[in-house]
Amino acid sequence: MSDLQKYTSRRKQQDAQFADNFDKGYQSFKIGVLLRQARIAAGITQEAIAVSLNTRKSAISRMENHAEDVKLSTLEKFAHSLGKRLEIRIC
Amino acid sequence: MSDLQKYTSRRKQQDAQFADNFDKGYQSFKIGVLLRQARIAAGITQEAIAVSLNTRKSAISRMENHAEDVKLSTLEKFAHSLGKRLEIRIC
DNA sequence: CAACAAGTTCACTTGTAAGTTAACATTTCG
DNA sequence: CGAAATGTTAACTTACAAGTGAACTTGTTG
Repeated sequence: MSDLQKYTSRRKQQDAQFADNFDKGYQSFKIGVLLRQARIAAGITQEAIAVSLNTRKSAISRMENHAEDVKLSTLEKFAHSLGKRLEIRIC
Repeated sequence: MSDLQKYTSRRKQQDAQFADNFDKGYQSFKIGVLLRQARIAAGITQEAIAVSLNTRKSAISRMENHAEDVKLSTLEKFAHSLGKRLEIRIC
């Protein structure tokens, strides 16, 4: 079981809203998880990402947990700071 | 030659900034073209998209031409109003 | 368990995407 | 051509994402 899986299953137990959103696949939820997933996969702390995004760990935490919406530029910066690319398609 | 290709080649001639951005592949530029491309492919006017996004054609035009940044929710609404999905990946 | 690292939440400010209107430009077609 | 449809731009307002600092919780480990 991956770190992210541990995290999500635990959080599902503690947070009914989270569980519901998770299962319904809402994007506002998904984007936070996507970011956390990418960060954890890269083995980087929120603090470290925050520095390379020129912001604070609190902002990263908010993005991963609460963010209702995100700007494209933020996603891009996030991806780049992990040495990855952001891919967007309408399909 | 597609409608979009006609559009971009003409606009490249008239607008050096546009040409430069196009060739360098800047995202702020690309996102507008992506949207226009998707809209034109669907054979829909800016006016029509505007209605289904609950906004005005001027906002659509701005997004396709000038927008420096876009919110994820806007991209999603745009895609949905064309009956498509928005796909996002960090890779 | 104490100390430190990592993550979360809150309250507030700042910057800017998006909404809106109106005037103008461009394209299309009878 | 001239009228209608489509698209563009500017100027202004509104809504909210993102920046910030502080207090807090949780996790790790010596």
